[in-house]
Amino acid sequence: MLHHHHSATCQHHDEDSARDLAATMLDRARAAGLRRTKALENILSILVHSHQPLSLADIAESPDLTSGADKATVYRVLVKLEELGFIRRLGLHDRSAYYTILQAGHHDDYLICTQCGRIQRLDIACPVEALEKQIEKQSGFRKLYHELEFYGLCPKCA
Amino acid sequence: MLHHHHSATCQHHDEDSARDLAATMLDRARAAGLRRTKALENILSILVHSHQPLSLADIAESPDLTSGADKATVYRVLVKLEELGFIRRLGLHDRSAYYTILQAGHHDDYLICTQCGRIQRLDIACPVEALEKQIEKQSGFRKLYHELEFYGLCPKCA
DNA sequence: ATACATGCAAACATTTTGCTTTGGC
DNA sequence: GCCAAAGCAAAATGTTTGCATGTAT
Repeated sequence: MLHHHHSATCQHHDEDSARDLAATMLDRARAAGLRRTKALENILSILVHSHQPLSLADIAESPDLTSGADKATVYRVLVKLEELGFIRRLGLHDRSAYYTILQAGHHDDYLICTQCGRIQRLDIACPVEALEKQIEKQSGFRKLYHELEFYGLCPKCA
Repeated sequence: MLHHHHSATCQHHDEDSARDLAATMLDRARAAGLRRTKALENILSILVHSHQPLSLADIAESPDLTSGADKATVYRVLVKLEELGFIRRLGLHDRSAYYTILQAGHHDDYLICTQCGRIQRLDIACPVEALEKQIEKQSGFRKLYHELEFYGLCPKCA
């Protein structure tokens, strides 16, 4: 139920499909009017490959940001990607915002240590989907989505 | 299922029980070593009476903060109350942190407009409790709790 | 050639801390 | 009187914007 790292072979498949996804999103981004820049490529790749939400700083300081793009640039790219609905911004307890790639029909929930801030992706069947539909109907809100995080003391910190 | 404002009579009961709760918490705070100051009294009362999470600014600028306590003071009181487990800090999408009173056996989820930031409390049976126990067991994390928010465009903004 | 993207630096918003004074016990 | 709490102001943190320059199209 918790997320485990995959075997070598499986990681290989992951890597392939991640590369594909990054390429697809780059195409979609271009179709939406963005230019094909090194920063955009890097940022998409970083987000697609990450197994957890990343902050602006995480991305701006990632060794995979090979273009060495400035924080402001990363910020502006993230804003655009969010506007296009390619990524989602999460509000965790940290002062900074976190971002994840958005894939149709896919949704992740997280387990976060209140002490050290460690973020762990949960491999669970999210029990909220049905409820979400119901709330959408009854509230009059549109384009509903949800954010579910579990907080607690991780084994190391406890 | 969404939260509706109560009738006048019912509000009266709410008011009574809120007052009781605030008094109880003040006692507990004193027992925990805090001094009985006007700021502490005000802040507890404000939080207990609020039907939604409040930011530091919300509290510091509330007319019910009759002592006119400084922001730094409010901040330090909130930190203490959180340490004591009387309140919980929420990370919403806003840049600021939000606080809610914590009551044993009680838990609220929220519906938030991505456009105007309006926060609405949901009157739902949260479907996550069972899952939480399960995750606690399997992850080795302690003192687990969760935060569930629904985001979307509210009727006014849509 | 044009408009979008970038880098750098400055402006912002919010939280957090230091230090002196006030006030609860 | 003692130590926690408050006030004020400054530091810290993270986000956002302005503007001159570079670059994808």
